[in-house]
This record gives sequence, C-alpha cells and structure tokens, in this order.
Amino acid sequence: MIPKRSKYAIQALKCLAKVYREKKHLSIATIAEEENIPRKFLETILLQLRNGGMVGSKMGATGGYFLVKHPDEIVLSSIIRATGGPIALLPCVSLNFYEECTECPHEELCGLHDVMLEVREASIHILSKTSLADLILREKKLLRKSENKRK
Amino acid sequence: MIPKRSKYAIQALKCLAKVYREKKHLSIATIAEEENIPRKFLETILLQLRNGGMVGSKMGATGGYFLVKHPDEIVLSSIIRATGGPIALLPCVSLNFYEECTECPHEELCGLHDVMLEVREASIHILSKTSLADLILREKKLLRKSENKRK
DNA sequence: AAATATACTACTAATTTAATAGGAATTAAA
DNA sequence: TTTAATTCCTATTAAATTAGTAGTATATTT
Repeated sequence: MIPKRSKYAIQALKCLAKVYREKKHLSIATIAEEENIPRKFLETILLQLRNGGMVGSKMGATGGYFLVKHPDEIVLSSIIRATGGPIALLPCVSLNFYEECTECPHEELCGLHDVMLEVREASIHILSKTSLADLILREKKLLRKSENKRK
Repeated sequence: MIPKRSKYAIQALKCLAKVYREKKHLSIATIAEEENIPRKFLETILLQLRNGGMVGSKMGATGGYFLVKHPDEIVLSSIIRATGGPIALLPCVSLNFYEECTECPHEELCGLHDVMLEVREASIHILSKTSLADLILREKKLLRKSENKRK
C-alpha cells in the first residue's frame, strides 16, 4: 500500500492540473476543502512536492500553488516517489527504498526476489505511463460510460 | 509493501516444499534457523497458515510442519493473503482489505481508482500464477545462469 | 496596517507491525 | 513413567511508521 500522503498528493495535483490551462493557482485551503484533505497535512505535502520540483508557489495574499510542468508530463510513479511511497512489494526489489534482505545469502539467486522484480516492473510500467492528464481523461470517459448506463 | 510476516511465510513454505516429495516434516526451530526467521515469530505465522489450511502439523517430540497441498497448488497470492498482506496499492482497490475512500464521492468515477485497479490486476496475475514449485524452479535456473557466467 | 497566504520545523497522536513471553497440551523415546 | 522435545494458544510488549497538528516566521496584496 502507498501512504495516504501519496494519495493526497495525487488528488491535489489533479486539482491543479484542472486549472493549468487558465494559468490559475489554488490556495492550500481551496484544495483541502475540494478534496477533503486535512489542511495542515496537505501543507506539508505540497511543500514536499515543491521541493521536489513538481509545483511552484506564490507567497502572500492571493498566493497559492500551481504546476510547473504540463499535466502530460507528470506521471503517477514520480508523484508516489516524491512523497516517499514505495511501489515495490519488498524492500529488496525497491528502487527507491532498497534494503538488503538479511536472510538472503545471494539476492540474485532468490526466486522470490526474481518474481517480485517482475511485479514491480509491471506496476511501474502502468504508473509511469499514466499522467495527470490521463487521469482526468479517464474520469471523463468513466462519466460518459455511467451516463450511458443510466439511459 | 507486504509485511515481513508474509515474506517469512513464503520462505518457510518454500522450505517445506523442498521436502514435500520425501513426505518429511520440519520443526519450527529447523525452519527458523535455515531461513533466519525469529523462532517465536515464525511460530505464530505457521499457526496462521495451519488455520488457513495451507500446512498440517504433528504435535509432540519429533513433531513438525508439512504442506497439505502439492507445491504446484500453493501460489504466492494466497500465501500473502493468508498472512494478512495486502497486494493492492490503495484500500479502495483491495479485494481483501477494502475500505471506502472517504474523499471520493463516486468510486466508479475516480480515475485513480481505475488505474490502481489495473495495477492490482497486473500484480495479482503474476502472483497467482507463481507457485512454490515455480519458485524453486526459478532458483535452479538462476543458479545455472550464474554458474555459466562465472565460466 | 490588516488580512491572507506560504515556509518551516518540531512535536504529538494514532496505528500498525514485529517480536516475545510463558505456560498448556501432546507425543516419542529413554 | 519420567523426561525431552515439540506444537498450541493467547496476551503482552516493543518498535517503527504514518498521520496529523501547532505555532511562528515570512511574504504579498489591498
């Protein structure tokens, strides 16, 4: 499981992506309310994303946050990583949270390691091809689908 | 990430799978030593696996644990589940640890939910086709490969 | 100057997971 | 029949992680 932190980050960035074209920025409070995220917690998350170079901020009254890249270029895997969320199922196959198995004498001979690498690759493949723009597109499609169903 | 508990379970079962043909059984202490797992912790894990119907046990002196199914029939996904490890990256897409998103008004319209379902399916696909027997086979292949390299 | 933001960092609370403790029940063998 | 070796069971503690909060400094607009 990825931490809530990472999930909140994705939600917040999706929010910002929706106003990207209009070059608007949103305040923490606005995003927090819109997405039901605890305000102060969101604050620390956005700060982390800013330090990670994914969003920019403007201080002072009428300040707020905005994306510094096109929604097409921000993919889920990098958001998860920027917020400290591991994608792999075991530390010994994690790119960013790697830890040696104390029990495995030779990692490269471990069958479990081998399988878990495959799982990681499959997950990263999906998460790295899905951008904020894709996420929004998906939601449009889902909405259309559900509207057709209702007819 | 899956809990250590699940990883230990897989290691222990792999151990048992290796002696399955000879119809031998192994004591907790033996497995614990072989796999570098804290003995008392392993005890609770094996108990859980027994209650889950994956292994059998024999009490008393010369007692121990053994697989009740063929190593071909025990797959990684069921071991992980039997030991309480979630495979999905978010609670809202977990089959066994499902929890509703408090923030999502309509789960079926959420783009993130949609993507995470795909990730889950991809992971489960791999973990459900890999059995203990496969794991052992993989290790043989890895060993052969590394021996060829050394030449 | 007042109001409204972000910046920063330290702290607390809550939850989960890992590991241990300790004795009861069971079995085999001395 | 006693002893040693083992599983069975459940409660508890310890450790680590994550979630969330507090409070103050700094910047910007009106």
